[in-house]
Amino acid sequence: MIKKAVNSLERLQAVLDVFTEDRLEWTPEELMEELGYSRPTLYRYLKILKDRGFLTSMPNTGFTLGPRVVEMDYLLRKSDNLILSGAPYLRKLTERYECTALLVRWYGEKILCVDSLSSSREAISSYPRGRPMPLSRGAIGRSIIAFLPRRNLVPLIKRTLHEWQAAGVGDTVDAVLNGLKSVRKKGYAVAYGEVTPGVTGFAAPIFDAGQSPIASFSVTIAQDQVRGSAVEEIGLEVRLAAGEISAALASHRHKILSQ
Amino acid sequence: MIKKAVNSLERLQAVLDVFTEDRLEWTPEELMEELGYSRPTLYRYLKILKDRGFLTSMPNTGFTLGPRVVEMDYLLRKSDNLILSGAPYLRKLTERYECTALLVRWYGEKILCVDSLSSSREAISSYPRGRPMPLSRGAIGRSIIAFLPRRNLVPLIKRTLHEWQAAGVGDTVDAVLNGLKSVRKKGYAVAYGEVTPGVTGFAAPIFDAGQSPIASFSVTIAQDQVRGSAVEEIGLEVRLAAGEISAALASHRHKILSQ
DNA sequence: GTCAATAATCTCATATTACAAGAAAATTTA
DNA sequence: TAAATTTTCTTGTAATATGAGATTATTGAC
Repeated sequence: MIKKAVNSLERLQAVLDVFTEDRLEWTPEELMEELGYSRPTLYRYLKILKDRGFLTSMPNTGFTLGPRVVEMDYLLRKSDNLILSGAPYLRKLTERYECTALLVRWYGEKILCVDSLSSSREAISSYPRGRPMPLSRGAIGRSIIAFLPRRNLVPLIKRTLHEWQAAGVGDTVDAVLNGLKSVRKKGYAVAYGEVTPGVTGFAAPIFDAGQSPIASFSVTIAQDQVRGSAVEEIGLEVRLAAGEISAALASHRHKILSQ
Repeated sequence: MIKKAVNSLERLQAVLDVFTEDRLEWTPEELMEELGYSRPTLYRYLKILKDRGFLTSMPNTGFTLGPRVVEMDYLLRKSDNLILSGAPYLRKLTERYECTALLVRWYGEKILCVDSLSSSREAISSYPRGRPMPLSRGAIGRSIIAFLPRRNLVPLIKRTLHEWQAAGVGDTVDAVLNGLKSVRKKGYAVAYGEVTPGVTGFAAPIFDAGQSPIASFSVTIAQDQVRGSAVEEIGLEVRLAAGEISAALASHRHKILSQ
């Protein structure tokens, strides 16, 4: 999963990679141990990352992520075309339903909420903005996976088959692939209480240039708000929104191109 | 202001530095021009940053900041001791007054809001989370500057004197220093409509180990809510909160130490 | 305030590897 | 499918990142 750093540039970046949800604070000693760098080398790296604000440290405290991250996040919010193009649809869907609408990016082999909006009171998601979500549970993961090109999809499922088995999607690669067929056909995915009990999730893929999805547009609604034909209605709305976001991304590219 | 990169590690980081509020999207061609790197070198850097999710690009679009930033911001929110220690005081002050309370970090030569909470309706700040604020205007900048050690303070003011003059704080270094004396004496800074007309700002410094402040705790209130003796009352409350946050940071250090 | 202990940085010779030019491969558009 | 563009791969060479140990700052205790 984590690629080994092969050159000094990647070794520098690798320092940031060890800051995870499980381990948010590291002492230099621990980092030397974990990363296998010599003392001067590690301190050289830490100095660079600290000077640039990626890391902070206080006396006798380990290092933690620094304010540069906050600044970059602000800039990202202003520049990410997915967030910019998706915002009107977050508003639209939350106005129409008592729900939470999300923009979720596919990155590396993770999916990750980059923006959301909510019109329901019970809106505390266990996967807020920035927290990687499980790929194998819920509509969002499936809405993306289902549209991956086969040559990427099959190895991915093979590699993570245990997850799909645990989630009850299927026991073999073929079974999982089969389960994804209907998603592909309908153009959106639905999940009943897979991530949070009592919550139904809808999701549809967002594309950039063409073949492979880069993100998903999703809506989560309390199960008892979704009766009968509402399921299909909401599913189609989510699919429509995802399609229009894809189109908006394409038109942005075109704008750039014609400058 | 922007330090020139002297080695390959810093040159790699320098790529991220060109993504600013003025310029959120860059093509490889533009980056070559701006940074002066050769084509293969630039692409090598871009590949690393893109693979790690720091940058994204879509066909025919320039590069923009990538989802890794969002993920790191999530981790930072969970790990930054300033944010964690300050949160209860954001709640406390916003409950007591109809105001916006902020935690602002001093980093590099910038100040930057890392968390805020608001109990007033008109809460749209022109400096939201992550956007660097001007040092020379408003209570926050002064609350930090006033407590810097002289040997750091004097060169800083000399270098940025034009800003202080423009803000009407003082025309000479000595005049600016004099203006900061009362802040130092009172332990907090007040500003009447300096950043936003009709809004009064209060701010007090937060310290880590001792000498130099690392952040500021601030409250902004509509001017007409602050009558007579309320000014001093709020100022003292802000100072108290900042002091308690400093103490909380120290106790966290102690906790680490005794492990 | 001074001193001991710890933490962070510096020096320097050496091996590593980052670099640029051009070529090749992979994408994307027509 | 072909042409154009964008991105990555070679390669020899020069530049520089590295680690061991020594040195200097910082911090905590008295």
